[in-house]
Amino acid sequence: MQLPFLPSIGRLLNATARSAINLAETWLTPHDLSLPQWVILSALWQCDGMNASEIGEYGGIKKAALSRMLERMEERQLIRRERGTTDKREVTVWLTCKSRELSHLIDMYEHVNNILLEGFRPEERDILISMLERVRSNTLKSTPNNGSCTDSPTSREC
Amino acid sequence: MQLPFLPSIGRLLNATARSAINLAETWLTPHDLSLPQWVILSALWQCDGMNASEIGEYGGIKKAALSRMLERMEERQLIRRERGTTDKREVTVWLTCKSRELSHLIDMYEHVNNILLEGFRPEERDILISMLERVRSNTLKSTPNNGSCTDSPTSREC
DNA sequence: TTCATTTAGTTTACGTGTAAACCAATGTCA
DNA sequence: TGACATTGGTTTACACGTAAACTAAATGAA
Repeated sequence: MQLPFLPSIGRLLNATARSAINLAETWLTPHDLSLPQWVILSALWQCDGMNASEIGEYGGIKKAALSRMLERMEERQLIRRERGTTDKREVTVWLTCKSRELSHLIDMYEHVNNILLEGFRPEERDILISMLERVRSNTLKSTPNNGSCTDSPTSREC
Repeated sequence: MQLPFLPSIGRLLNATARSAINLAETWLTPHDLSLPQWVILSALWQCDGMNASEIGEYGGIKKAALSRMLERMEERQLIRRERGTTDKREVTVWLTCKSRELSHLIDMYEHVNNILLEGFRPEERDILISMLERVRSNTLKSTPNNGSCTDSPTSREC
């Protein structure tokens, strides 16, 4: 006899999310990219030269983690960092030849979406999305400060 | 102008899962427990003396990660490890006084579930669960080997 | 019985998440 | 102008997640 799982929707949510991550990474590992790295690049592919804060806000990445990832990505020639000109505290981040050549990978999420939602009718898809949003907003009511990116953005032209 | 998010259900799934984790940890951090540690203890609270493989299977934790976590939990007197008697490769894991006193925390997931699903009617709850299961099974079709714990268990009385 | 194979856990190497301390540049206000 | 707070990033310390190499014990087949 095996221990039955506690009937937790949190567990299901996590297992599903992790599977989705794994799926995305099957697309990326052939190109030596992790999913978090893809997130950063997907920002730059849309708007090269963002600064670290903007990237972090876009990707829901905290500054400590982001700083480290940018360092590693710079070592691998995936990005280039540069001090901001007007505000010398800022760091602007630029694509390299290498990462520009990977820009077709920006479509990855569409393929993944299609697989995740295989067999869902359009209405079902919308229901799932709205339910996930309801769940998420339920959690935010209870834990005030994990709203990665729900605030209004710092302005920037792109 | 802020970069619009790519309309990815994977991203939504992850954000929601992470919020749920944060919510669970607000319950646990006052007791100096992380969620993965709670998962391990929740297994032992139901069945003390499981061995590492069984715990890993129950919690969807890979052996490398589990081994390290058990080590840390042993240092903190949350569990005790013992070599198996019949099979000396196995490690059986036991609660301590300290962790036995925390056993009321096994209800944590119910409180979290209730918050996550606040405002959901019972039918809606079932729909959400079945949709998440469909998404998860979609991913498993594409990435064969991330089925943490879908296999039939190794037998054990409990 | 012996030797190759499998199995249970450990260890190592690496990437990422968190929080907290820190630094340097910028803003603020008397 | 000159102290002080704020802000953008970095660093450190820690907890997990993965994969791969490794050890010791058990298994199984010649």
